[in-house]
Amino acid sequence: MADVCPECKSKKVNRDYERGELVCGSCGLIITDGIMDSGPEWRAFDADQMKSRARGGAPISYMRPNKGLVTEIDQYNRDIRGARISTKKQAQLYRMRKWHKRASIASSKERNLAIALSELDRISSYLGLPDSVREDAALLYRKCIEKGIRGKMIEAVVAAVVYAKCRECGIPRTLTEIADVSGVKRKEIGRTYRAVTDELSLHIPLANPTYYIPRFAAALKLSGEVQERAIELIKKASNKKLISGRGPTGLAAAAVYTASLMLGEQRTQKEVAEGAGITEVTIRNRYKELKDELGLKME
DNA sequence: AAGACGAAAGTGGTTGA
DNA sequence: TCAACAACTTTCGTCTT
Repeated sequence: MADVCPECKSKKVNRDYERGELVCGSCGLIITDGIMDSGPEWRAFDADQMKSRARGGAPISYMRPNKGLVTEIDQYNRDIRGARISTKKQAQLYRMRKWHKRASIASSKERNLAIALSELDRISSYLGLPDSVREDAALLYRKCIEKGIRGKMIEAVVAAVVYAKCRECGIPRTLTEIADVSGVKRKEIGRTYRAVTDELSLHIPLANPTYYIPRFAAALKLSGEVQERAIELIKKASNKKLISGRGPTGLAAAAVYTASLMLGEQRTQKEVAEGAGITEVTIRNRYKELKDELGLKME
């Protein structure tokens, strides 16, 4: 991808995946080249066509594997009246059991995967994730299955692998956002994420606060200069060891807030907090730290 | 009246014994 | 496994613009 702003030739182009936009970090121009449209690739000209072409399908909960209805061949070699059955028949039953089991295991795995992949599709299109991430997440999901992540809902594992891949690829998505679109509790995703990373011994770097800045700034309709300034602030703060232990979103939000003040594009703490999905108080605390530690003076 | 600020108490998660 | 702990949130009162 040619990440050069056509307007000012700056190479500081930030990607905003949620909106599918490239935003120039220097002049704030929104570059529309190479945008991904997450909408359907077909068109519908009337309601009938819409109906026949839409492939969204029913909510995932209707697609549970077998809905608990299963066929089993029991282990007792008795007929319906309780009488023993012949050795020949017993051998036949043994073979039937064996194959029946194999068949149902194979198909249950397939069903599981089918559900997981459709859920993955759903989540990633809600989050506007690029195909590459989606593919990677699918691969990771398969690995999880092979490793036998147990006792977790499919949806939770899917959400966890999506979160993991987002972090790995530097695409900022918070746990809360993923929880909102997946219908799995944030806590549960966190737990599952941990289980997954432990089990597969993945080492995923901490989210970098600067990744969030373009999104937060765009949500508040702030210029490219503010973004630039915010990123600068984060960099300075990281030199001062202000980063460790703090939530990356809080820092990013505080940096955006501070930058908006410095450049006279003021936003209220409440607005920034809402855009970033955290509270004003946290912004205040981070803002105070930034101000104190960096010795900033506002005009 | 709205926003900024800060204190205090509560919550969920991490860590170390 | 449990308690201590840090980060964050919620709530609320006060100050500033």
